[in-house]
Amino acid sequence: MLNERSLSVTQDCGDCPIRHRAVCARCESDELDRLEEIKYYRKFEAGQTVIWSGDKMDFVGSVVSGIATLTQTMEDGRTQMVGLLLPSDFVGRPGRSTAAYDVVATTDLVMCCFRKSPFEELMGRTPHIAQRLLEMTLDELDAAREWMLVLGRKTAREKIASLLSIIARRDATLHLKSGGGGPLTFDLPLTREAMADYLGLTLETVSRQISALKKDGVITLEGKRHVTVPDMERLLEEAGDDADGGMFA
Amino acid sequence: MLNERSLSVTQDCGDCPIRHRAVCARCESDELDRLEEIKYYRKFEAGQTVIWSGDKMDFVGSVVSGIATLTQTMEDGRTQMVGLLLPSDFVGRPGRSTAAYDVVATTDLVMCCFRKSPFEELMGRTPHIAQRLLEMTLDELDAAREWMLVLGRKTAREKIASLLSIIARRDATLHLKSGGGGPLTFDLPLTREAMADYLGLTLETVSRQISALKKDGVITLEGKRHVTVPDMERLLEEAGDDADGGMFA
DNA sequence: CGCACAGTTGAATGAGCTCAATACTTGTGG
DNA sequence: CCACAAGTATTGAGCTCATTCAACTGTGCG
Repeated sequence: MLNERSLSVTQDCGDCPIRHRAVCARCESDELDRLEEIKYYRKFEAGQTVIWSGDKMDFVGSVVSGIATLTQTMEDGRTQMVGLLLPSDFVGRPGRSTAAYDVVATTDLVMCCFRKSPFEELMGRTPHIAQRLLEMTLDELDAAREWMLVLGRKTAREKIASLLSIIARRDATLHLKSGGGGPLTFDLPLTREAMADYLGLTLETVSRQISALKKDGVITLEGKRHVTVPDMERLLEEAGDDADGGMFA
Repeated sequence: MLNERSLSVTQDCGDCPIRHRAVCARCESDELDRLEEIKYYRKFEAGQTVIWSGDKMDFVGSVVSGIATLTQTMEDGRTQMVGLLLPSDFVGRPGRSTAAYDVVATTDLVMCCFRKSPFEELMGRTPHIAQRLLEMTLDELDAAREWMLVLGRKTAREKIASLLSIIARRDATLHLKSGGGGPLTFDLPLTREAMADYLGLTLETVSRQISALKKDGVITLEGKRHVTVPDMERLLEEAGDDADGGMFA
């Protein structure tokens, strides 16, 4: 079923694009050597499922490139995204043997994986890994709580504006763009349906609100996915966040 | 402003009711001794604010008894609860100096506190503390993601049923009641307004849905706060969870 | 071409919100 | 003791925003 391909090249950790942000960020070179021994890459195509909720999960790993989603589904099919996994994000939980959520690649995806038991064993001997994992988990918890406010209290328009702000901000930090008042540009990595699942909306409402923000000049669209934000302050106001904000991360 | 009273008695960690579930759960007796040296108790009355979002936070700690809430507020006053803190839960984030959320005592509250820097220093030397904190943070992240499904995709009735299920389950584990099919009984530790803030609803909708569940025989009420659940399976169905569920924790 | 998929837009519906009235409890002060 | 205010909860009526259901467009692919 899985059309997964192994990477022929094994990348050197020293050249890894997520070296200083992933779970290995704090490792010294000798610790990195030990991780390097047990790592392996896995590649997934856009749309492929990395793992199903409830399945046995015998590995953990980091997203190296591409984007994946964490989703929960009710029996009647309602689904809610509970995490958006970007490069450097960690997948899997040490100490748990089955996956709690569906993990799906929304773009082509490369992961740096470790079999669970060697990783857990290594983590027990390497405080730098556990420290970094704690830090990352606390950050994720903060992000989850931020999203609880979005899901529970914001209007559809504010939800869309919030999502666009987050993608814009993240894109800016990833590509080191100027934070100045200039126009900001990025691609939406999600379909309308995925955005709806993220925001607790229907895809029709997502489409309508994006159209509305376009009509009101808050954003400009080229094609369906390429977004330009002429005034970031304005977008943040629409999101219901404090305009001079940015105290989140 | 704060009408806080210090506890005259300092409890021995050996007798502590949260000894094996709090952040200190994995500590050996010598590690516990070092924690005991730097701990101090703080007591808050129902309704008191423990700390305001944005304020300097120079301590961390565990809830020993009572209940507190973590809430986020938008400029226009809309508020969303993002955490419910029960005995053994941890408050504060090592490595961050200001509070990210409002923390409010909803019942009389006792906390076991540590000044932040001694605690961080001790944590650096005591892997058992960091390990336990990681475990607890991962659990909280799972709980937050469960709530994202509730907030994003469930109906008002399902939201209320979900909240009642969680309180019932927690109360059962806390008081070691029979898990059998018998009727279950507990007190609501939250006002209708607090429930609304938890569930992303208005307090009127909370009141209406509780009345509806009562009318339909899913629950019985004595007074406004004391709930009886004759059939837990039924309540779980109403919550939209798998009836034979319990695979969460 | 024909089909699948992503997206947009319209019209009607409804779940939950807003506004408002009422009731019950608790504590305070004359 | 009662009057009164404040806090909590319930219930009703009308409205609104997001959903549902549906039609339609555009694009890529076998």
